[in-house]
Amino acid sequence: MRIGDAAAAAGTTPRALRFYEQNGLLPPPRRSVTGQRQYGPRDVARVRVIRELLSLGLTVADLRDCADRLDLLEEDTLPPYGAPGPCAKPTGVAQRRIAALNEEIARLARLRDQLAARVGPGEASSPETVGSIVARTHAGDLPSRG
Amino acid sequence: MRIGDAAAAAGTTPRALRFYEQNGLLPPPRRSVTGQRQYGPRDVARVRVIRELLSLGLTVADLRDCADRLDLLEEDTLPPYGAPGPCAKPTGVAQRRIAALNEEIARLARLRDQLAARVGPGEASSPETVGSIVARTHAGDLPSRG
DNA sequence: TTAACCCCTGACCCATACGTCAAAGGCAAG
DNA sequence: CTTGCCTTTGACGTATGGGTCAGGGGTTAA
Repeated sequence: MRIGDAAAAAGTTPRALRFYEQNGLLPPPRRSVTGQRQYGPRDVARVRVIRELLSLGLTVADLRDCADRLDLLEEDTLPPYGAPGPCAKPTGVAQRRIAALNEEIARLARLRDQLAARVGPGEASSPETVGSIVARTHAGDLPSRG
Repeated sequence: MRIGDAAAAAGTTPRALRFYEQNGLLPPPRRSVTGQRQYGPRDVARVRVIRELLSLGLTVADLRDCADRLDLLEEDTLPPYGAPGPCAKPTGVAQRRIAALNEEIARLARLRDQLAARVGPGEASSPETVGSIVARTHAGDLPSRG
């Protein structure tokens, strides 16, 4: 299977596959005599896993950090959830991501509330004028750099 | 006042002031004979406003779009909140930002919930193994490109 | 006068996950 | 053989808000 077919099978593009390879998420595949990448179904499966984890908010750096454990997909012996196995080394990547998400959600909520407090009761009464935001903002305290 | 002092007074750096000027948030100040920027207290006040609005999540592009209304700060006649004045033209920038924040919050909450669903009840029992996430992820449905 | 610090412009750097382009060569069909 | 799509690598672009550097010149106090 050449890169275009593998990418289509995984629901993405050749560019993405080369990107994953460059970033250590996908092992360098065999090459044809003329240098073209050759993929099998296991590579496609791995790409699908990568894409799902990315869609859940894990980053390329996160996945690179545990790329060796992604390899487990290519074996038939996956340990059951929670069982100490060859991948028992805890990484906490998911927990950390959840905590980061909660922090980000709280931060955005604070921002929203501050902004809403400036533009009024937030009943969406009438479109806000930037001028009036600025007016209320004039004497506001600012976070200083540090 | 030279740029370093103005920046310090506004709680930021010379680079930021030049950046605001380049992006149309700050009017080009007078220059000394030798080309150095000269600022006054009104410039400092304007920078503080810019920084507060940015800290509330408005973007440089947002502020550039209404840079003419930021000019009102430099006059003493600010219309009261809600009153139609020289800046009566409604922009809705703040409302749009609040709506965008709400969407973003909802999106992050969905991501967090999906991730939590994969790593278990989320009681933060023990650090999650990436291997087990991958195991549960193996057959997951993926968003395809389109 | 000279040290020490400040300012000028232009340009590249950060992280994210690729898209897009360019030049050159591979592969299968007519 | 030619046509046309596919692949290769490398490099630049995207949006954000500046940080940092380089090379040159201003400013001020000792």
